[in-house]
Amino acid sequence: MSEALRPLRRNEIRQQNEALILQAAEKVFAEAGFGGATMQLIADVAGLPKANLHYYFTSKEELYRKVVSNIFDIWLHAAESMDNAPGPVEGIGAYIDAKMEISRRHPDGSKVWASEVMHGAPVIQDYLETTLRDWTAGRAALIQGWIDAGQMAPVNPDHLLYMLWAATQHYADFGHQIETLNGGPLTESQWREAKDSVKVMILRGIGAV
Amino acid sequence: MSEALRPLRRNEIRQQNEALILQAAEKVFAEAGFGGATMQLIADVAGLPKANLHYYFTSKEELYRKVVSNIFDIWLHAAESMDNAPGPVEGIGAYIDAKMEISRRHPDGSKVWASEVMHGAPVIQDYLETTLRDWTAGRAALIQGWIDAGQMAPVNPDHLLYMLWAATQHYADFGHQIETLNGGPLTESQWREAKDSVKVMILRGIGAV
DNA sequence: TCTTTTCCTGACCGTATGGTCAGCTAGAAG
DNA sequence: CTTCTAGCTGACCATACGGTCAGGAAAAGA
Repeated sequence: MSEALRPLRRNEIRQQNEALILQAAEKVFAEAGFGGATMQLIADVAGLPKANLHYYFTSKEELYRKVVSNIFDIWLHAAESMDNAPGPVEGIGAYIDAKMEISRRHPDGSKVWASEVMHGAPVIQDYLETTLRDWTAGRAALIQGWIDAGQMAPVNPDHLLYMLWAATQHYADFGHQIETLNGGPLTESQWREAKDSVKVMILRGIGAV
Repeated sequence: MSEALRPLRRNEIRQQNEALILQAAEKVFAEAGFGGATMQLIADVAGLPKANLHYYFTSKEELYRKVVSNIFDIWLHAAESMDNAPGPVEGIGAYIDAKMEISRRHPDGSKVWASEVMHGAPVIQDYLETTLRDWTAGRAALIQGWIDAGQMAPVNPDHLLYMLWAATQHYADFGHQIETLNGGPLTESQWREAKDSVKVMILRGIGAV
């Protein structure tokens, strides 16, 4: 506990408070959407006065932009699991694992992203048109290579990617619906079954097993 | 055009204006979320004064509730396509067709539903716990029957349903992302390819073909 | 025709929101 | 100790929001 009592250095204060605010913001934006979220509520969740938020982030929109940007980075990082795989079973299997894990560990981030895209991507349109577009084209080519090599059935790579995104993110974005139907949060073994189900269905669906 | 000029009867006025408002509300709620939508903007889209909205709908929440309820009805109706099918190929194939068609024709409704669920289903929690839960249990049993009859592989029926919802609704909820990656709205033939891709991958994924 | 009921709306109200700012506190620098 | 600067915040402001209401217009009924 000496750690908590030790007076913080300048750099630490800034770093810690920004992280605290971003964490609170992600939760509130996920629960209420951009329009429904209020700076006051974010401040309350973060345990800081509202004016302090505006000291670190000039506006609600800038704060929101940071939150969305963070999520996008997490996803791009997870996407690396698909590369350097000998075939679709390993590559797509690992990608499903990674994305399911993100849905489980960062459901709020997933919701914020979904909400942003659903509303026409007002603040991350440039990401879609550049980074995501390039990434998608690259993975589509990778998948096409597996198809050409006879390692999987000839499916449309784009629609396969959409299905991967849809099936995995659904467990975050529609987590509340799933929990309601399930009668409570998914247990450890239920998460394992969810992962396996998605993997089995998709890998068999693309003729890779 | 005589139709448009003919003075409207009382019943027609009410019916027409309520439909007009609901249509505008669905669009605005889909684009901005509940919190981001304003009664003024809905009124502008509907081409009516704001006060007129409050004449037909007592509050923003009641209007929103009606919009969500309408979508839910459409979905339940589409679900009938799954019944009375001799096997998974026909039943699930027809269900995918129906849900893809809804994603194409009613993308705004799908977005409103998604937004509602993502935010914890504050106004339709009772639907989830009653109607949807019963429906899901019934279809899971139907699927289990097909499995027991050897008409498809032994997959977890719940996770299959989640995948069906996720894969089909993705084309509405993330339509903007898909359009961006696609370089424009899906054409007639691209929609056909989307439908076929989803159907082929899922039907093969469950070992039904 | 006169009466009743529904439809309609400009003007208004209380509240909550995003954002500002003057002035305070407390590490860092010398 | 003194000075400087980053960190902090209660109080405040302009705006925009959901919702109300008195009263007018028009269709239905008698």
